Amino acid sequence: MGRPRGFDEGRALDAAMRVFWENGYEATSTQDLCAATGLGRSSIYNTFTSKHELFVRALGHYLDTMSAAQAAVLEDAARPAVERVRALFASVIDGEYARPGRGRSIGCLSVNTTVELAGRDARVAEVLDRDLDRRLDGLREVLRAGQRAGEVTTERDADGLARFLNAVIGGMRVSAQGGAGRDALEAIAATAVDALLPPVGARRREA
Amino acid sequence: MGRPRGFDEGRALDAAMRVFWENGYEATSTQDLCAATGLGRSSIYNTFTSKHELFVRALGHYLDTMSAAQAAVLEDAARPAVERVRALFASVIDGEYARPGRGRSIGCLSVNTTVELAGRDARVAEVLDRDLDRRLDGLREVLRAGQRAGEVTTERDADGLARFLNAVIGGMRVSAQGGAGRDALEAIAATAVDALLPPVGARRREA
DNA sequence: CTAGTTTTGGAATGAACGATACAAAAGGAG
DNA sequence: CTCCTTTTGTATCGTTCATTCCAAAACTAG
Repeated sequence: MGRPRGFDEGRALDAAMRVFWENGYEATSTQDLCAATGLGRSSIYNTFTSKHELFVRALGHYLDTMSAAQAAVLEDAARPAVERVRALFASVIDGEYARPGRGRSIGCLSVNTTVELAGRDARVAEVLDRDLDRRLDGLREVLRAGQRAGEVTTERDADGLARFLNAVIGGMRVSAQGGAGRDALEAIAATAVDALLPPVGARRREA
Repeated sequence: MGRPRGFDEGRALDAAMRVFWENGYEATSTQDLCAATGLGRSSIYNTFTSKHELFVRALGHYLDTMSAAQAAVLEDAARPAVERVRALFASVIDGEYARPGRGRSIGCLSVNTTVELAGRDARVAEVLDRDLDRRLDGLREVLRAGQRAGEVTTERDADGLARFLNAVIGGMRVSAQGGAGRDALEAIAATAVDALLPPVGARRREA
């Protein structure tokens, strides 16, 4: 009983996520959050306790969404492993430039938060750590499959390759925020994929 | 004439740079700047005009220092090009873990600022853009030299490879802030170098 | 020594911050 | 209808923010 909510909590969370994504944690004021969600201060504090708590939830929402999307691309067992990695890069690039027209890319909330807060906010760092593990797991998995199939070099272990891919994706995100164009990102991705391929002499025929 | 300064401007700038580096622009207060530089508010405003102006100067100081160091490593004409790239990666990794023991790496002020401010501060974006050009120039140069010497693949152009290396370095910086260890960064760097090498036996790759 | 100019410390500025208090409003439960 | 609980709008809290003001201090040129 009691008066029912006049808004959808999920929608509000999504709107808050977007503002934090665009402006960062510190530069986002509670006023900004009110404007973006359409809620009053009371509703925000009544529902999400504090700016910090709301940020942690918005971050979790983002990470769940993005990591699920990454997993969906990587677990497409019908395609060869390297193709799945290429598809992941393509989806990263698309995501980076899908934004409405003008201005630079706003990058990735995960990268942005790692840079802005991971060093001085233990709670946030832990959330990011868990998500990183999840993403690295997915990458290792597909890389191991690729190694078994002979499409991916076995000269480096899957963990190192996974960390490499994760770093390249992060670097692409930063590059996009730094003004790099789509073609630049595509060159970066293509070069990264090169590093995964086995030496020419060691390649075997694909099934 | 008039009363002379009681402090060294360069030292103050360096101290300010360090605080901005550790905490970011927004999270650094003028109080923090006073504490770090040892100056009073009056001296800071009298010398640097505003927090924003001080930040731009501190950023410029950082970029000049770091880009000069990168150029010094890359322009060591006595070593083969790929060796110079390896040395660059080694210096990035060393820089990332040179900090006194405890805590995560604080990353790179250039990356941090690109993420935090490039999207909404045109002045800062322009400073970063100029520095990026300078760094990409240095990378292209060494990569072209490597291509001429046959140490670096000619299957991708030097510009794409330069952007790739720059992105990987940025990604390593973010990874370090995300808690990655030295071994992880070394694997990333080694894998990135793999992508530069020509196909085994200088054979051309087939589609 | 003095006049002139700059730096310096410390207090004060108004604006914006995150967060709270409180009463009116709203709707379900009986 | 009337409780009773929860949400909501508004006003406000104390703090902190970047910045400015001002008078005392410090040094130099004459």
